[in-house]
Amino acid sequence: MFPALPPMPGRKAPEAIRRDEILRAAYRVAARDRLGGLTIRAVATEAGVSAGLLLFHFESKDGLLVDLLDWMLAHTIVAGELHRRPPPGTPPVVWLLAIVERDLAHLLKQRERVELFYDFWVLGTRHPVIRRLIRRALHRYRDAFRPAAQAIIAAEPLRYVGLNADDLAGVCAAFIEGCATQTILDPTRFDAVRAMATLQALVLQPEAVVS
Amino acid sequence: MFPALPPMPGRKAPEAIRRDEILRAAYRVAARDRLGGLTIRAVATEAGVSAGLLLFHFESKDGLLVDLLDWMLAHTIVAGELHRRPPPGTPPVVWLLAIVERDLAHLLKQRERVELFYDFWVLGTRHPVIRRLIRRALHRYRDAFRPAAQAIIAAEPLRYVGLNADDLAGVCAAFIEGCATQTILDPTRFDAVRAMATLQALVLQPEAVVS
DNA sequence: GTTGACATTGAACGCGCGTTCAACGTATGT
DNA sequence: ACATACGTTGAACGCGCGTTCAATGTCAAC
Repeated sequence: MFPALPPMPGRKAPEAIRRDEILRAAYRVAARDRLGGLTIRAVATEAGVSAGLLLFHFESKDGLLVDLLDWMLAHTIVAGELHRRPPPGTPPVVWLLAIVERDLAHLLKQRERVELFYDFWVLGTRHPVIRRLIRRALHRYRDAFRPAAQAIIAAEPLRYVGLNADDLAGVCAAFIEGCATQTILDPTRFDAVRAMATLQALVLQPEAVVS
Repeated sequence: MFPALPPMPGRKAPEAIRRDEILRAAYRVAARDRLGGLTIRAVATEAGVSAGLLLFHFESKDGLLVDLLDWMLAHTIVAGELHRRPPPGTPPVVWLLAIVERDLAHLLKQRERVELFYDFWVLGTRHPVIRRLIRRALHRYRDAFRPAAQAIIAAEPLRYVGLNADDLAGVCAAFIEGCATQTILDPTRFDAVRAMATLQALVLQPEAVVS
């Protein structure tokens, strides 16, 4: 990429670069053919290397899977980080609903990645290392709702007595994940926008309904 | 089982009986080892027959999978059918929440089956026939919420203008499915009972909070 | 008793998978 | 120029899978 690199002490194609190339190829294969089509040979072909080399850089297919999920969680499934600041003047419930709405819309735009994520989710059901990674990702996802949830509970402590921000954030995450499972399998019948509107109508006080 | 059967015109072990035996064995294997461990040989061993016989009764592994899912949906994932009648005197929202609560509790008691269902869900992502079956099951599941959802909208039409009972039922289903995905992967951290209480606090008017 | 249709077996085939390994570059340090 | 260490290949191994099939068993009909 750069015309004349200084003669690094590293070898021909240093480990880090090759690993990243292979991981990118693995993601391309997985996004296209899902985890069921992710074979060592397929990834090697996609990356333009031999299968042997792949197992020289990743000790096993298991290692490749774990590293791929790690890479995905770091590179593609970016949690919404921008909407953590409360818009001034809006009631906390409206703020939380806005976050849910934006996250849901964002999720539905990357169907490919979400499907792949569910592949890993199922894999994590029996694979402890994968499970740990998925859990951490879900926790991080849930945490994005915590500030708004905290504000809601602080505003009406009597209403939410015995409950905390984690519970409320978990409910938001559950709603979004449930929408994802429904819309992925049945995009024609499940309308996430209408579901979001329904949730707003359910939760918001009638006089607080906004445009 | 019965001492002296009348000499039926059927053969030694008639097709329907063998098929059912094999399907039960397949379910036992799948419940234990999930879809990843469901091989023709494993099912045949579990059923006490040969692999060849299994493919004599089911034309292929694909056929076995489809028939197994069909069997599961008919035998094990029983949708709650009892709570369709509105308890007299309770507001519709409370009624709907009660249904959600019962369904969620019921779901969490059969973790094994739900995990297996998600295996099929992922499979359905690429397998049209499986997808059709899963869709139908989810639709039936959603329909269980329709009567109560209908009552809610009928009670406050202005609040839900532009929305219908299907939308509201879909939201309920999404919540439950999201709870399932969270609790299966992380049963120690996600507490479905607290999530349910949170949902009630969110939706119910403060004066309507019941025990 | 003989026939014929169905149920059942067990061995085999072919394939794709993850993995191993000896051999061969290729660039670096001396 | 030589030695060394690393990157890379391609062929091969072994395994488990779905699937096939000729052979055998079993029962009802005639």
